Amino acid sequence: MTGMEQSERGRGRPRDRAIDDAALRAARELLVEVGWERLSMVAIAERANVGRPALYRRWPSKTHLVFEAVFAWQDAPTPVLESTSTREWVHRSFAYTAELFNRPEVRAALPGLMASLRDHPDLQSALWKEFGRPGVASLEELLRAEDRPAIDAQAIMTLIIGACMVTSLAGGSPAVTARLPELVAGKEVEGKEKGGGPGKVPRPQR
Amino acid sequence: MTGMEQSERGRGRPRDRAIDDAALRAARELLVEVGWERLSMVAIAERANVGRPALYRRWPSKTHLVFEAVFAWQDAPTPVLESTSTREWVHRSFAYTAELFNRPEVRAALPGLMASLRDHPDLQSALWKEFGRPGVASLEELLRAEDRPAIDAQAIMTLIIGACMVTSLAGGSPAVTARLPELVAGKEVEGKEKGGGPGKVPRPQR
Amino acid sequence: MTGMEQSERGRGRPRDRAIDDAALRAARELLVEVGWERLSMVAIAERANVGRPALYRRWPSKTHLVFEAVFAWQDAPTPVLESTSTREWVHRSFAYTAELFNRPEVRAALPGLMASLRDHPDLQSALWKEFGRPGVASLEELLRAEDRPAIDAQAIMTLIIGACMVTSLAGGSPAVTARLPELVAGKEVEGKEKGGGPGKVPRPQR
Amino acid sequence: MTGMEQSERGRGRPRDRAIDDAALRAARELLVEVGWERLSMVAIAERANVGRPALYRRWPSKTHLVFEAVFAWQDAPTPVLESTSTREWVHRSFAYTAELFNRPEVRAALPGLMASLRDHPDLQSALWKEFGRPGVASLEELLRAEDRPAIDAQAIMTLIIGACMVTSLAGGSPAVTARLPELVAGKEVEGKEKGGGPGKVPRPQR
DNA sequence: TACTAACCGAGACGGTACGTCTCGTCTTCCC
DNA sequence: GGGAAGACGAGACGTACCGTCTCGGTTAGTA
Repeated sequence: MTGMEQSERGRGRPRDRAIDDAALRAARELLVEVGWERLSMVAIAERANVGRPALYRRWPSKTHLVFEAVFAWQDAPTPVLESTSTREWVHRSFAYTAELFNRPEVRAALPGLMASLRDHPDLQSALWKEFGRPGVASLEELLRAEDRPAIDAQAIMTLIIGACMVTSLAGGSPAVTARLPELVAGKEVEGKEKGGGPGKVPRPQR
Repeated sequence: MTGMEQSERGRGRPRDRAIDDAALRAARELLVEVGWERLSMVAIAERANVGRPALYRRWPSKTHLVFEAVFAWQDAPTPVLESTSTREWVHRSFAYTAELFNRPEVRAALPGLMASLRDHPDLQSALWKEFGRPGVASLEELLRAEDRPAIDAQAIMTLIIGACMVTSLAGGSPAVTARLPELVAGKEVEGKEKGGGPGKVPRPQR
Repeated sequence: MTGMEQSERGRGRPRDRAIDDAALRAARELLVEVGWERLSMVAIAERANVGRPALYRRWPSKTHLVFEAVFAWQDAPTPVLESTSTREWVHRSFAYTAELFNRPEVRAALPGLMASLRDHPDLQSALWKEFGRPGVASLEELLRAEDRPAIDAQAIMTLIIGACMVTSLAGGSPAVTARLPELVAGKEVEGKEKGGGPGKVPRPQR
Repeated sequence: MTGMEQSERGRGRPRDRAIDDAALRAARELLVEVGWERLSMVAIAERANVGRPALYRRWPSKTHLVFEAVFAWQDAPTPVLESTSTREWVHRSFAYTAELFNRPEVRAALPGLMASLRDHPDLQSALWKEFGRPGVASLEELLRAEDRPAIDAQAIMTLIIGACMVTSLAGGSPAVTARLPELVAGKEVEGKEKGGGPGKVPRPQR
C-alpha cells in the first residue's frame, strides 16, 4: 500500500480488466462443458473473444488460469452449521457438502484441485484450516458434550468429504447415497431411530 | 449352425501376455517418475519395448491403460476379505484400501484418472463393478447376519474409499486416520450400545 | 532317399495356383480403382480372399506383386503397323498408342513402370528393343523411301510415346490432342493436305 | 467498399519465407538421396530445421510440397522465351525443358509425382496453368504471325514435355535426342515449304 | 499536442502427443 | 507342410494443443 503503484501502473496502456473477467468466465463455462482434460487455451480465448497472448500476459499457464477461475470465485464461504447434536450436524453437513460437490463446476475442478493438493503440502494444511475449521469447531463442541473425543470431528469431516467426493466423481445409486449420513452419524441407530426422525431409512429406488 | 463359435477362439496369433505386463509395469513406473500429465503412450511403448499399436490394440486410451495399471486387477483382483463380523471386515478393508491409495503410482494417477472418468463412463461403472464387487458381496452376508440392510455394504465401501482418497491426497494426521475405521464400523456391534453412554440424548449446545 | 524332385515338390501341401491368379486380378482391379499410391497389400488380400502371408510367400514385396500383375498380362504384343507412308504410319501409331496409354490399367501402372525404368538401365534398352523395335523397323523403311534419315524413326516414336504419356497422365483438351499427329507427321502439311486425306484435322469431340 | 480489404493483409505474424525456401531445398536434397518412396514429411522438417505443422500450413500434402520443390515456380517462373520464330522458340524450349527434366531431383520425383497426380486434380490443372502458360502465350503470337493455328501452341508444348520426359526416364541415344527439336519445329517455317531450302529434305546429321 | 510504452487481436513458430494406418514378419491353429 | 487369421515392431501420417514470438494497430498517461 505504499506508493509503488504509481511507477508500476502508469506507464503504457493499462490492462483491460474486462479481459480478466471474460477469460475467467469462459474458463468456468468450458470447464463445466468439456471437463478439465479437454479444456484448451485456444478455446478459452475464442469464447472470451480475446487473443491468446492476452491470457499468457496474465497467467503463466493454463493451470494458473483455471485455478483462479475456480477458486477466486467463492460467493459464500462455508456456512457455519448450527446444530443441537452430532447427529443433526452430520446430516446437515452431508446435505451441504453433497450439494457443493455436485455442482458442475466443482465436479470439473476437483481433480485439478486434488492434484495440486497432493503436490503442495502447504495447501493441504491451508485447506483444513480455511475450509474445515469453522464447521469442525462447532462439531468439536457437540462431540465434547456427548463425551466423545474431539479428534472425531476431523475424522467425521474426512468421511463426509470423501464420501461426497466419491459419489460426485464416480457416481453412486441414490439408495446408497441416502444411507451415508446415517452410517456416519452412527451410534444411536436403534436408540432413537423409531420416531421417524431424520434417520429414517430412505427407500432404495433402484 | 455347425458350431463355428468354437473356431472363433483360436484364430490368428494370440496376443502376447508379456506385452500386457510390460506395458502396465512401464505405466506404473513412468507415472511415479513424471506424473500423469507428462505420461505419454509413446513413452510407455518405448520403456516396455513394445510398438504403439500393440498398446492401442489392448486399451482404447491412455486412461484405460493407466486405470488398469494402477488398480492391477489382473494379478490380485481385490482380495476377498474373510472376516467374522462387520467390524473386522471394515478394519481390514480400511487397511487394504489405505495401503492401495498410498502407493506412489496410485497417488500419481488418481487426480488425472478422475478427470478422465468424465469422458469414459465405461470406466465409471467398471470402477464399481470390478473394484468393489467381490468384497462387497462378502460384506453383505455379514450385514445380513447382523440384521442390517444389505445396501449398507456399498455405502460402507463408499465411506472407506472416500476417506482413503482424501487422506491420501489431502493429507491427514495419523490420529485422525486411526479413528476412521472405528467410526465406520460403529460401536454397537459387540456391546449393543450398553446404555447411558454417549448414545443417550444429544444435549443442545448453543 | 531317391529322386530329388520328391523332396522339392511333394513335401507338404502344394501352393494353390488359384491364389496367384486371385491376387494378381485383385491387384489389377485395385490399381485401376484407387491408383498406385493408395494400393495396399491388405486391400489386395481382402479382395482376393487370401491371407497376407500368402502374398509375401509368393512375392517379396508389394512392388514385385504389382509389377507381375501389370506386365505379365500382355494379351497382344505391339501389332506391326502396315502403312504406305510416314504420314499414315504416324497417324496410325498415334491412334494405337493413345488408346493404349489411356487404358485405365496402363494409366495406373505407368508411374511405377517409369520409376523402374529410371532405376534399371537394362530395362531401358530392353524396352526399346521389345516394344519399339517391330514398329520402328517398318517406319525406317518408309523414311528411307522418302529420303529421310532412319534415325528419325526412334525420334518420332519418342514424340508419340511422350505426347500420349503426357496426355494420359496430365489430361489435355481434345482439340490439342487432335493436332498432335499432324504436327509429328509434319512436312507435307500444305503440299498434300488438300485432298482431305488422313491429314484432315479431326474435329474436337468434347 | 471502405477499403477493409487492406487491413486483411497484415493481420497476424507473417509467414517466414525462409521456411518455404528451407523446406523446398530439403525436399529436393532428400529426393535425390532417398527417392520419392522413402521421402517423408518428418525428414523434410528435420533437415529444414522446421516444425512439421509449418509444412502442413503451407502445403496440403507431400505431393504438393514436392511438386513445388522440383518445379521451383517461385524463383524462376518458367522463363519466357524471347524468340523471333517458332523454330527458334521450339529449339530454346527443348533445351530448357530437357535440362529441367534431367535435374536429379526431377528425375527422382517424377514417377511418384505422376502417381499422385491422379489423387490431386488441382495439381493437374496447376501443371498446365502455371508451368506451360507463360511460354505458350509467346508461342501463340509467333504462330499467329506465321499463319498457323494458335491451338498448336499447346500441342507443341505437349510434344516437347512428353519427349523430354521419355528421354529423361527411359533414356535415349544422343543422336535421337538431337533430332527431336527439328522434327517438332517443322521445316517450312522460314521458306514456307516452297522448295529447296532447309525444309526440303532433312539432311541426316550424325 | 505529441510522444511513448504497454496493451490488443491475429496468427505463425518449434515442439510434442495423439490415434490411425500400412508394411513386412512372426506365430498360432486348422487342414 | 500350406493356408487364414491376426499380433508384432517400426514408423509415417495428419491433427491438435502448448507456450512463445512477431506483426500492425490502439490506447492511455506523460511531456
